[in-house]
Amino acid sequence: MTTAPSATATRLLDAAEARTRRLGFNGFSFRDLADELGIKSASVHHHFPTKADLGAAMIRRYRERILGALGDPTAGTAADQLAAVVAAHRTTLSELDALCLGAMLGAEASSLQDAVCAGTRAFFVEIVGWVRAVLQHAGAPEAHADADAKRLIATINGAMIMARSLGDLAVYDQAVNPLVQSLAPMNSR
Amino acid sequence: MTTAPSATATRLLDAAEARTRRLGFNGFSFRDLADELGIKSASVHHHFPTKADLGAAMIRRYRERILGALGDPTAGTAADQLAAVVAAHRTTLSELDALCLGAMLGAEASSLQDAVCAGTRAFFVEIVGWVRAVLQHAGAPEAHADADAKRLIATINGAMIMARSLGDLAVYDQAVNPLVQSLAPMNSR
DNA sequence: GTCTATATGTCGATAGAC
DNA sequence: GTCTATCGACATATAGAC
Repeated sequence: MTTAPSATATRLLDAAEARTRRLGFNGFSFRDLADELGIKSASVHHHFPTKADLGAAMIRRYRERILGALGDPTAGTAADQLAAVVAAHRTTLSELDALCLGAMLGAEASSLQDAVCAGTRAFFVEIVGWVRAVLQHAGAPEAHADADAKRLIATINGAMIMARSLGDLAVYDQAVNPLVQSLAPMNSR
Repeated sequence: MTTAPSATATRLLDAAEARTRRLGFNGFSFRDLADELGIKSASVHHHFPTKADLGAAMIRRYRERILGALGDPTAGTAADQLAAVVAAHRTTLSELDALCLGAMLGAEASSLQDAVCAGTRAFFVEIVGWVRAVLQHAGAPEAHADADAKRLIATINGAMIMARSLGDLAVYDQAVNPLVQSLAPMNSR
């Protein structure tokens, strides 16, 4: 178990995550975070020496939080589990005007530091693995479950970008809902 | 018809588009473009007074080029037309390590200038409209064709981000191919 | 159309006092 | 843990010579 972050470090991660998911990792500065918290940028460097350190800590915390919230992939029905994932992404889009942190960092990957990219990669491996486990538990053969899991995560993230750009939340529903229906029919385990 | 751009302006747009699609619009500077062309950043400002002007011209040219390349949505079979779109995106991913310009600008939208966002929005409207026209020409009812078109574009773009992040081109194929198969069976017009 | 030179601001990052 | 002060680098952008 790692050291518990200080209250300020937590607030900095909150601010950095919100900004990254709206504006991109290249869309804010240490000064922006400092201003939001009412401190100075030198104090931000005390908690996270470099921006790469901040980015790595941010995606690490995101991974733990999201995977923890998803919980046991073999609990409940596949339909309920997938619906929960779809609803969670929809809420961040409608209420926070934000993308998934993994999608934003993935888009910017080529301009980011290695530690941040590695965390992003791990996030996608984990969330795809979770969806695959849900589908396999519902009886899908492994190869199908794997491709379907990748397609669901890809579609959700592409739909979030497109819906936000078009300013039309219905785009998200139109793109995602029929896919979920086909993956998790009502009679699935 | 607008004025033909100079050779230097064209080269600047080429360089800007390649960098945006790999690094994001916030991932390069006028100096980067100038260095690539062997000129000075002041000369870049002669062709594009502000970075917003460059971004707007870049997405405008992209829209015209992509929609022109797609051509008549009622020509050929739906299966061939959709396969061409999927293959084109796959090639930019494998050979250029690049995303679709619309997807990158869409992800960064909240940190971009209005003119760039407007062009991005128009791009998505146009490319979704083209896919919808392909599907409708193949006999799909309008409502289905519209949702399917949005889902295809969303899935392609999400799959590109995920495949690039994971460094695995197969992820793109796994996410996209079954969808295309279901949208354009071999017997479609 | 390109250049030199410069203005003005912001960036990430550090040193050292409190 | 936060501050003041500062660094050097880089950002967008402009003025004016050639």
